[in-house]
Amino acid sequence: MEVGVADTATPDIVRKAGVTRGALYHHFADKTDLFRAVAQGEAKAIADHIDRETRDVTDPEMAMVAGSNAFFDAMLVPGRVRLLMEEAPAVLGHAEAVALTRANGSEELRDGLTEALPDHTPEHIDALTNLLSAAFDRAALEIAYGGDLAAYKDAMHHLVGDVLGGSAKQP
Amino acid sequence: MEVGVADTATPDIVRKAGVTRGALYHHFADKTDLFRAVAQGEAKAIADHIDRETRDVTDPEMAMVAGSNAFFDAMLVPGRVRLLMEEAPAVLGHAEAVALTRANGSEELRDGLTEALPDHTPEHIDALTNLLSAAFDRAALEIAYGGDLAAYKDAMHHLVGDVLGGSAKQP
DNA sequence: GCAAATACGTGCAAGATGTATGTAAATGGG
DNA sequence: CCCATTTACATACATCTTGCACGTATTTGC
Repeated sequence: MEVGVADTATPDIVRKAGVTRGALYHHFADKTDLFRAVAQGEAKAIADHIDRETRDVTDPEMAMVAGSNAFFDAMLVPGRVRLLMEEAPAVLGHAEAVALTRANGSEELRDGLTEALPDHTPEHIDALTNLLSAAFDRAALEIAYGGDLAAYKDAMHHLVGDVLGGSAKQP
Repeated sequence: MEVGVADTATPDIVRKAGVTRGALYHHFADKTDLFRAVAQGEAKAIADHIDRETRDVTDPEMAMVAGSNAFFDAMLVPGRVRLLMEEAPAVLGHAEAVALTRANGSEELRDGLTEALPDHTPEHIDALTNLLSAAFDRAALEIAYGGDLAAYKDAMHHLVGDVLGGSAKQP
């Protein structure tokens, strides 16, 4: 989380953990497998946080705003953005990386789009969900690297608002 | 481009190039520096292709469609997406990676947004450009990993259309 | 024509990963 | 309660990789 997985050697890891490399390779197949476990833990922490913040919100639109805010909140943990958005795709591959973040509010997003755009095919909804999810990720990334949180939150709400309320032609 | 930078050792590289590792380390500071050169070459190839395809299109809206199509075309080169969108951020860092892709049509995108949303602040336009650019990137990524090209092109046009024609409130 | 910079090639040293091997502790069936 | 098996480590090693130091040939420029 501090220096990145490439610059973290297994001897450093086990030293901090107070065990030996033997223990590490007993519990994990290789260094990538250990990284996978860490990444899954971070992804779950984010998903749990979003769940907590949206559980008691009944109105769908309010829930999406709450979920969006919770997502940005969770992404403020130092190193989390780089770990999940930059390192995970490179280390674990695209498929695993998207599976990790699949839980992070994209369901709510898809539901909202399905409701707002009833005339579109599920494939189209899926693609849109993916693209908006990518925009969320980029916003978090930019914020993590010094971008203005409020500005990106605004732009993101602008984007989602346009798509949900926009007059898109049927496919 | 075929197996990724992490699984490509410098002895393999120089063997294919017909030189020794000494030559490599004479021309490049380290392996990352070599990767940087390759990534810059790929980014330039994409930018050039987009330029060629949009140079003769006068209508702004048509130019943006042409640019979008050219972008997706250029991203079909095997390995290019992974190199630029997955490995570059992890290897070169976020700042360098965005600088690399900054040229890839994001200027046209920003111009289009500025024209369509004259009441918004430049910061807001910049953020929106970034988010839409991220959506473009994700679309290319999904297409590269087996996603339906036409579906993602459609969704992307839907997204851009909504933002350009949407009724977003002023900030 | 010569000095300096450039363009390589060779050899080496440090470090990293993964695996093979050995040992102690926990578990579970009879 | 005892023994066998599995689990949970630790140690040592072999392989690979990177980057640097050093040596040499070629080109450049005054």
